[in-house]
Amino acid sequence: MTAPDALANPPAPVVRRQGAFVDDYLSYLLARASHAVYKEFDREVRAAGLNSLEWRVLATLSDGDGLTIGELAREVIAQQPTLTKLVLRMESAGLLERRASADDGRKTLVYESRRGRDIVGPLLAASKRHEAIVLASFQAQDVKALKNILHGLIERFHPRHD
Amino acid sequence: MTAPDALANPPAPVVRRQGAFVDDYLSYLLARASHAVYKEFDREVRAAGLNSLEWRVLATLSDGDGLTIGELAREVIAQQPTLTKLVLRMESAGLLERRASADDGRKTLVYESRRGRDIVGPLLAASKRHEAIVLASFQAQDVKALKNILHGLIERFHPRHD
DNA sequence: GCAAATTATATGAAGATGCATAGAATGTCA
DNA sequence: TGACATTCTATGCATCTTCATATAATTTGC
Repeated sequence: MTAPDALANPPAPVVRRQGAFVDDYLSYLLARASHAVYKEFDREVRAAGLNSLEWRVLATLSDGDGLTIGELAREVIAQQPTLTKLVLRMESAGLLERRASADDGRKTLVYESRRGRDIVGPLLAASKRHEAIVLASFQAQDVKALKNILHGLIERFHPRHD
Repeated sequence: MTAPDALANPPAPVVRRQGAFVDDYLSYLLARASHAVYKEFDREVRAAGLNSLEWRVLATLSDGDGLTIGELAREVIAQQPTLTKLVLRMESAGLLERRASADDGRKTLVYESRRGRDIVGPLLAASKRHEAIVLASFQAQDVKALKNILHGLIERFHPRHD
């Protein structure tokens, strides 16, 4: 197996990144796509004085508040102690309200505040515009298919009661 | 506008979570799906003594090493100072090697180490099995379509030279 | 109705991350 | 070549996150 010319001089072209594991691995692709889609919009979030987790918290509350700390943690994909502390900070900043649950003394329920709503409102509108732009170059049916599969994945592997 | 019965006793049914923003917002869906898919596998990563970022680093290097800190940071979706520090810690732990670039004195190139390969090898195999299981309940063509769109999103909005 | 088990949140200490910027090497252009 | 701009990594400090566990409330089973 004496090497033909092709093998004779390997100037270390560093070929890498070809059909690589990382390029086909699903959870990685999803993470990269999520980041790709979010990255631009993040500038608006920062401009509004929020970080990405705070944005997710306020956006989630805007869909209906009164969630417990634990529910909110699952919704925004964060750990419970992280959320406990974030919610305390956000309460101090007037971005939301914490109230003890009447039914269950262990629970802390989280509600929108006036200030939180005022901040998240424009961002929600902007995020819809941004998503529309991002998706504009794809076929509507593809987008629908994409979202369907994503819902399927989430439903199967990460139902709300994680 | 005297309230009819329906408005008379509102026992706060807390309807929430319906056709909500968060359930249809793309970058959110992608993040949740990514987490859903990864969550189970994370147990194996932890059992191997790694956290998720370390796993991404080693998996990325396994596709071809000699990346700069900056390239690696983009690949694993982390910031440069985070990667600088993580790589230093991982080097101390013998999980990878750092070498100065001969061409460009500013660059630090990152390489696999024996120990890193030994640890990531079984994880790569396990991750492929895990992905196969996750995707088993979907049509092959849907999976292909999914990955195509994801690639499209990444390519358009987050090319390698971010 | 009480003890034990379970669930939900909070907290302390340790470690990791992010931001701004410093430091060092390279590139550019007159 | 020399000054200036740019690129790449490292670092200090403040902040945030994580892990393990404490605390408190509720539920379960007898």
